[in-house]
Amino acid sequence: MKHSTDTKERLLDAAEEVFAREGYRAASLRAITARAAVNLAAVNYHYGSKRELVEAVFARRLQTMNQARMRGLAQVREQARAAGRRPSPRTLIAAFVEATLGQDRSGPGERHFMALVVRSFSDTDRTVQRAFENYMKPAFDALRAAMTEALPALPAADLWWRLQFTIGAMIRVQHLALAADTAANTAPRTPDAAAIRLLIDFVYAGLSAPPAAPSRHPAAAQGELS
Amino acid sequence: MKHSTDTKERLLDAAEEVFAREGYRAASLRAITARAAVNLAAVNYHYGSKRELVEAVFARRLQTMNQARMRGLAQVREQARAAGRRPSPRTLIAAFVEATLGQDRSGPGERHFMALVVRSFSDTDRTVQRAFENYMKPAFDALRAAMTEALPALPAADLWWRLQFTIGAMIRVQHLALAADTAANTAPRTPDAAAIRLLIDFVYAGLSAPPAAPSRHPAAAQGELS
DNA sequence: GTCTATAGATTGATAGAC
DNA sequence: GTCTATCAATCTATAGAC
Repeated sequence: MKHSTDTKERLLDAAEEVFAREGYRAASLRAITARAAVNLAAVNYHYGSKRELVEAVFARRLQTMNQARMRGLAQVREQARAAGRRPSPRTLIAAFVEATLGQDRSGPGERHFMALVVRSFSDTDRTVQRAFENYMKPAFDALRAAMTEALPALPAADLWWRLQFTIGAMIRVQHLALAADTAANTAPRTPDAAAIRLLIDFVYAGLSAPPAAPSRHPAAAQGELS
Repeated sequence: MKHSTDTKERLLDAAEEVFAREGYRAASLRAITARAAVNLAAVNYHYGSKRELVEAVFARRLQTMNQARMRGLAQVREQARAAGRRPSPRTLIAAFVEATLGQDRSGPGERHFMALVVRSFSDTDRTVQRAFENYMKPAFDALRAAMTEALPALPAADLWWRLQFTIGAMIRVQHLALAADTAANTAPRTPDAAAIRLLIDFVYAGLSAPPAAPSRHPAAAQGELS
């Protein structure tokens, strides 16, 4: 081996960036290898195929990012237990959102990973869809378990939907941050702290709203909330 | 002209379906023309290029869909004015969400248009991004104007963000509905009325939450909401 | 491990007969 | 307006020299 580790790692960094910018399908191995300054054939030698390359890009960040989210939730639960009370839904959702969107990302390709996640959200390709699911599901399940404990009065189905709305709002924030960076032609940044703060307020209000009344007419539900 | 109208229209229907299922980039003109049962060269003859074809697909639905959303908002404002009160934020947001997600779509390609919109949300291609923007912006601005009137105490910047969170949650709902249809191998359907109802409750709670307090520590804001 | 060279397939677009 | 046939460009993947 000459610089195999270098080449292999540089390929991951370049792939993360190019996949994020161009999308999986549109990104060509030629663009990636050119960005990494390695030979085209290196992709096949080190990873076997384009598909396995993008899987490796996700796999590299997956564990770290999910652990950060789990740790955020665990800390809140621990502090609550130490104080002898139930974890508050607001601190739980704040920890989850901050761990997902607010993390400082300083590594070479690390800044591009969230861009890749957003792009993968509605990607057509099955490999990419599975990768997105692998990224989102463990943390979503952990959040759901924690919120079930924090909001015992809310039916499980309602909670599930509300957490899906939360995911959607989070993706939108990350997407807007990326679109702004693209328009300004700058490297991807973390969303503004102010936007994250507003997001937490918004989804907390939505999550902790009273369960829907079984009323027939939409207007009838108005009184209970306003 | 022999059946030029038929061919031109059938191409739009097929393109709407194939673009929605495969994504703009991955969809090939051969797949589209095969689905439409027309000759490959017909795309170039009737539309000029793949890019102009997808633009025509969006253009066909754009006006109708935006008018439906505008009309929903206008009706609410009119009813409120007739009753001599301010339009309630809940009925406004309900009208907007219903007009966007709850519309019955029975036309041949019409059912696939919302799938195309969701896919286009994070599409890499510039043409597709512009088309998505054209679809979303007029209705978003109308909603923002109406909500500004309905929530006069909320700072404009806060309202803007909260409406963006709302868009994100709406896209998530449509995306989940589509993913379920794809998994079940059925044609795209409108999201469940129950999910739409929960979505409206969620975003209404988030939109009408009190403006953020200028507190430094996140936990300090808890008291005002719980 | 890295390189050149190329196979093999697919694509968007178009020329030209009918 | 519709068709066949094909061009020219692009892509992933790989064989084989070094």
